Amino acid sequence: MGTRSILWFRRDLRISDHPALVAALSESDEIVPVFIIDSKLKERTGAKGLAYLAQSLHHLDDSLDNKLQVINGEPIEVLKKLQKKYDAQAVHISAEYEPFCAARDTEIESSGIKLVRTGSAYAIAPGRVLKPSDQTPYRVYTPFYRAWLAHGWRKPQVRPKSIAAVSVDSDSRQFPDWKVPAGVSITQAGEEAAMKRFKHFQKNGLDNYDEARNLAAIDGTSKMSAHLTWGEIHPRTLLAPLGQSKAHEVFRKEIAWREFYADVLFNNPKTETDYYAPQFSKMRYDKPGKQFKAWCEGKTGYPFVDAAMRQLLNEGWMHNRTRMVVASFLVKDLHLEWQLGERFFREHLVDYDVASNAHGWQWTAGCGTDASPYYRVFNPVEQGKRFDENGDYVRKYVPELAHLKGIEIHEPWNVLDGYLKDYPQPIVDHATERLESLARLDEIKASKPLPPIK
DNA sequence: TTTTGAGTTGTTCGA
DNA sequence: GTCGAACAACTCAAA
Repeated sequence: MGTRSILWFRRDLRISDHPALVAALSESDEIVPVFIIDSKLKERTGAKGLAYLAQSLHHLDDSLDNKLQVINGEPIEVLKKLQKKYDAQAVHISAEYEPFCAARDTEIESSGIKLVRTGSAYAIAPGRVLKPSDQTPYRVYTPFYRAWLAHGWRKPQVRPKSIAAVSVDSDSRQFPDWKVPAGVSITQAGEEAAMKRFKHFQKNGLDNYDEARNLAAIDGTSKMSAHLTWGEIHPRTLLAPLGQSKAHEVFRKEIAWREFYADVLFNNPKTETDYYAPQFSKMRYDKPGKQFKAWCEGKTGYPFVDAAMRQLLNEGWMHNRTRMVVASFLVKDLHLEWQLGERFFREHLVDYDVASNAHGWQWTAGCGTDASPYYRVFNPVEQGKRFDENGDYVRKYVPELAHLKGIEIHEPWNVLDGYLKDYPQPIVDHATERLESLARLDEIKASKPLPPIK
């Protein structure tokens, strides 16, 4: 019998450019590929995300000649049993850096299991890019980006020609039956779909990316997010073909945002739920009620906001531009805390990523890594007119307004037959709530002296 | 140490 | 309709 090592798949569900897989193969005659379904995974992933994962696992299994073991249980117990069963020593993994994942891995190690980390889900692992002056992490994106570029990353690794994996029994094939919820249509999962989509994007979208990425109604974004979330493709693979044009640079910067936020969360683990800028926890917020419910359901009466929320409910995905618009609406028009929206996104996104989600929300709320103007409040109507100028996006997701033509769809209150089909009136007045939001921000400004104690 | 320039994604108002 | 200014003050990064 030859030597064996375990390859524990987590969020690296691919074969190509997989350093931990290469390491496991080079160290042993056979590998034991396993995915573990633990209680935390189900807790932290919504129904659409789980359905996506279930599909991705089948695709990974296909690439492994149906030798992927899928086991329900807690990692420590499952890994110990596997080590014993196959007389395997090392457990190979791709390093993870999210607070919860890193803590779990540390706990596993302290139980006596040896984890061998090779590679990560990033071009440059979180924690590596530091300011040369004092070796502390960056807090501002642009300098981080410059240092990240200068640091550089290695080329994608070649795909192994063959993978020798141990044969499996039916006990080790506990594939979940998580189905896509009724009425929902999610994107195709798996490494092959990821590569196919990226090639399509390279051919049809990349060269216009800088402009097209903002237009909600067209297919102008890369749609790589869910594939990156589950590691079906590595960011190095996306970076490798990029040149120096404006459009390519903008795409490279989007990948760098993902890495920046992973770095920020790694260095500030509590910011998954806590305010990055602590003074914002002192701001006055409203309690979630009917208005929050309307936001969740896509019934705010603001067509661009509602279209976006329904896109999320229908597809488990939302266009990047509209993510900012709905986030701004929740925080600045409804005066709710960003964590409410963050949690809702987590429950519904198939591309949910702890760092990108939490810090994307914090950015919009104004409490994140951004020293930009406090007065940046998105106008849901103007954003719609600018980034969905024909109204196609709204028409697609809000059938109550589908009878309206062109740009007028963003202001049904200005159209004679705007409310033919039971579409709600705006639940708040944007101009009023914008001023209210600015007033509340004014109250927490550092320069403002505290009010006298009565 | 001090100084200087810069900071993803916007909106409104008035000329 | 278009354009530029105003919207604050602060922190960060780097020279």
